[in-house]
Amino acid sequence: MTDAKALLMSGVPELLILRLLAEREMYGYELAKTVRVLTREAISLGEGVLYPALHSLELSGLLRARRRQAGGRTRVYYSLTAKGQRRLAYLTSRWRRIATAVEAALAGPSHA
Amino acid sequence: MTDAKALLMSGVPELLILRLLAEREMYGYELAKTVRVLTREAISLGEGVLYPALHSLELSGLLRARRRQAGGRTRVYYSLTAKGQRRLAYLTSRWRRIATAVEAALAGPSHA
DNA sequence: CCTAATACCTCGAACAACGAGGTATGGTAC
DNA sequence: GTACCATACCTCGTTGTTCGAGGTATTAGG
Repeated sequence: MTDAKALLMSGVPELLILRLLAEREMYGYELAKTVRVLTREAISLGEGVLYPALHSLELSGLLRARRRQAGGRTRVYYSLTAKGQRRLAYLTSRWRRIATAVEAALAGPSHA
Repeated sequence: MTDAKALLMSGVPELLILRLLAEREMYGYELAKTVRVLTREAISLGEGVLYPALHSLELSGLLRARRRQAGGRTRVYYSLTAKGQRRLAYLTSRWRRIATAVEAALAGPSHA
């Protein structure tokens, strides 16, 4: 209700992270940039959202982390576990159900 | 992360309430039922969400409330203010942007 | 008369999202 | 060589929403 910032998402960060990592192994910073590019700036995963999410997802056994040297830098690469894949499938179907429902309501309540 | 309940919405209740009230004046209980029917049970506005939301929206000047007698019952009917209409337009476009972005990511990150 | 549906409400817990801040390294330009 | 920016990771506290559980009262039906 802050009038300026609408938080029309929830679970979306988790969904996006899982989806991208399902494709290939990535590290935090890379994820943030990829999301921005992929969504054309529509969605931005702030670091205050990203890193806590990654840690929490790892703790829940949805992600696997591994440190790797690349370009003289130490990066933390994440990949999906089997449990993470199931979670992704679940969140995806849930998203579609809700998105469809919202679209139906927006289209016109008269069509009930 | 509760594994059982995914909260893939945020702002969605507000959006739905505004959208339905843009069509016609309604009272709380009616709104709850309409949403359930309209979304085929996909979205359910619990009363613990609905009533606080209505009060907050009224307080923000997005809704107008008026008590009416109907069927021997006292009901509180809500309707959109001009400010509420602007807010609805804003939330709608915001929703579409995000939904599109998520769909793009789900479709396949490889298409970046 | 008792129950179910209607109709409204509040409270507190839980949790996600976020901005702001903090550390450290590597590359580039001056 | 040193200033600066991008990279790369992190945590903290605040804010706001969502949600279930609980509470009250009225009306209609069996």
